[in-house]
Amino acid sequence: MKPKSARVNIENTKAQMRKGILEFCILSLLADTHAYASDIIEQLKSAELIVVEGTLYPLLTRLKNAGMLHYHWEESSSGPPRKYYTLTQMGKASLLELQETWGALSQAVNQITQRIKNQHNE
Amino acid sequence: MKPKSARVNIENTKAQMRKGILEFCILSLLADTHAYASDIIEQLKSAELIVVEGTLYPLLTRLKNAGMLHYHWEESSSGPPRKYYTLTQMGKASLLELQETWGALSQAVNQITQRIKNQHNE
DNA sequence: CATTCTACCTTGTTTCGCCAGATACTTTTT
DNA sequence: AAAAAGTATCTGGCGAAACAAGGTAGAATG
Repeated sequence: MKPKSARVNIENTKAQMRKGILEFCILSLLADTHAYASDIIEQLKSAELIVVEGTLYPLLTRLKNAGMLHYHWEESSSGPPRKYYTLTQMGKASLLELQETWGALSQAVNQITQRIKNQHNE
Repeated sequence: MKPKSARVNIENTKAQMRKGILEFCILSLLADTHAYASDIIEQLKSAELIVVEGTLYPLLTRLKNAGMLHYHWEESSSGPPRKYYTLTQMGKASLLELQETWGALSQAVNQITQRIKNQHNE
């Protein structure tokens, strides 16, 4: 007898909006550098895009299994060794496609949103 | 014994990217007009944002149950009656929040993407 | 040696978009 | 009038992603 409906709040929508976008962001971050998980979280956070570990680790593994990324271990001077990820050739190709996909999507959204203002001026 | 991994293709990513964004688009379309399902699909399609009925109807119902939309039946001169949706007061408030959310998200993605170019120039 | 910190990983839940149907009513055709 | 086609609505099941809330293992610190 739980309230199954009305599950539309802003926080949830924010989480939904980033689905599939994180993948694009991570490939972008790794485009010409290598980084490990905490690096990536830090960089995303500095762009106001908060991500938690439980999200990032499965995503990195997924991208690695898909052949987009590969990693190598690197010793740290202050702690356990780290998995540093870089793009594969396939990863670079996918990044190009995702850039087009994101461009088309954001253009579509902006077109729909701006239609409101146009209608206001009629 | 199926290949459970490597399930990262562009088509799937496109579907993921639009999660939560469709909600924003539909509220935007209804900001100052009323429309029924086929209207909405048509307008989204003209912005290159293809949506199928199986996606839209549950979404409209969800938004209605959340108090964002309400509808009224209207007779059609050529076919069955139609459910015309409009924004409620809560829907208008949510639209404002989603506009900020979308703005922040797209700005974050652009910042991350453009960081690549900046690093190239260092 | 015990504690804290760092870095990695996993399980279960929720939500969404999509596919593939079904239902119901209206209009048109035969 | 009966059958066919068209319009508009809705539903069940599936796959994928983000998150919460854990856990493991080793290094640094006291």
